[in-house]
Amino acid sequence: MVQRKIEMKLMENKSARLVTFSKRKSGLFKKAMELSILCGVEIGLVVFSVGGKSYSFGHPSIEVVTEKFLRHHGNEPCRGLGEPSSKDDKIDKLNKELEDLKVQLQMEKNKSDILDNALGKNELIKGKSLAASLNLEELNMFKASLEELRADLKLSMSEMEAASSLLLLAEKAV
Amino acid sequence: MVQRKIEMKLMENKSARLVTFSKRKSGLFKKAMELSILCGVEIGLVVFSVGGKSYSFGHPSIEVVTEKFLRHHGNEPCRGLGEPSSKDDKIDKLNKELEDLKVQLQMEKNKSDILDNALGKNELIKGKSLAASLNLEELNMFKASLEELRADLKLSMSEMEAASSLLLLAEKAV
DNA sequence: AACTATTTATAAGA
DNA sequence: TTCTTATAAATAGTT
Repeated sequence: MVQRKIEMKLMENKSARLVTFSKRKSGLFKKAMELSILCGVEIGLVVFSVGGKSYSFGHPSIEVVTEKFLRHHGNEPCRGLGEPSSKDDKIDKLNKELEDLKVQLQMEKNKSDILDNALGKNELIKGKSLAASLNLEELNMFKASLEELRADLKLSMSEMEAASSLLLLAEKAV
Repeated sequence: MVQRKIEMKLMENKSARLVTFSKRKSGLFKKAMELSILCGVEIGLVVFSVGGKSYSFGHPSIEVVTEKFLRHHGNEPCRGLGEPSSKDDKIDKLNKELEDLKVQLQMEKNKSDILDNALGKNELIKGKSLAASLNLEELNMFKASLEELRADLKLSMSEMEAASSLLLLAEKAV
């Protein structure tokens, strides 16, 4: 519970250090993304774990930022003539990113549409007469079914709670 | 006074955006430094201002991290001296498209977040009496919409697994 | 993987 | 800009 602010030095406990690494790495990448979005600036971020694994974020892409930085830094590495050009590779990577983004975008749209749809139905419910009431047992049953749904789909809790909130919002409309 | 949490999109007010850039850039570099110290890991961070000025941080140095990253990631292409490249245009085009998609995706995510927010307010309602609620018919209607949601989400799940995505959400950056 | 008591970051105003 | 401050976000230690 953040009982005390920690000393700014290498954490001695290795397991705690690993957890902190994971948490703070997430936070750092999130902040980097937010800055790039809010201010529309180019950012490149690379983190190496102790195990040597690399994690990177770039806006608009890590390649673009790296290249720009190297140019800025006056150290652009060049390939020899005999080496295969990586420009095609780069285009391939961008295309792959595009495809991934398109899939994700479609997914997000589905999520929004589905939730919008549920909310729309909920509005109908709100308009109806709510004379009859649901007893506590039935509510718990409903909750259980939501839990089941969640486990089945491995959905995030927030999504499930968003769904269950629709029910409870309906209560408010009474 | 952080009266409201801000929307995650390009800030429209340019002066406010500049202030935010300065503040958040400081925060980002601080977090990067803390992570490198606390966990003893290598980190490289570069931020370009809209004016083209670059700010960088590296542990143990930006050069070391950059070199290591390039070794891991594969070398950057040589932007040939005078090399005529229609491919550059192609890359620019793809980057632009990427940018548009990212904005769209963020918008969709915002929509989801807004719906999720209903849940937070809902917690207050939970504590109150559950006496009045939906009747059974209305509950079944709602349940039906949830079934529909489940079916649609199952499709989304398979799409998600098909996609080997990086780069989108900061917390999932690899 | 959650929780939560605290610390930390920060948006808006002065 | 720089400071203030109310509020949001991150997170260290715990379960």
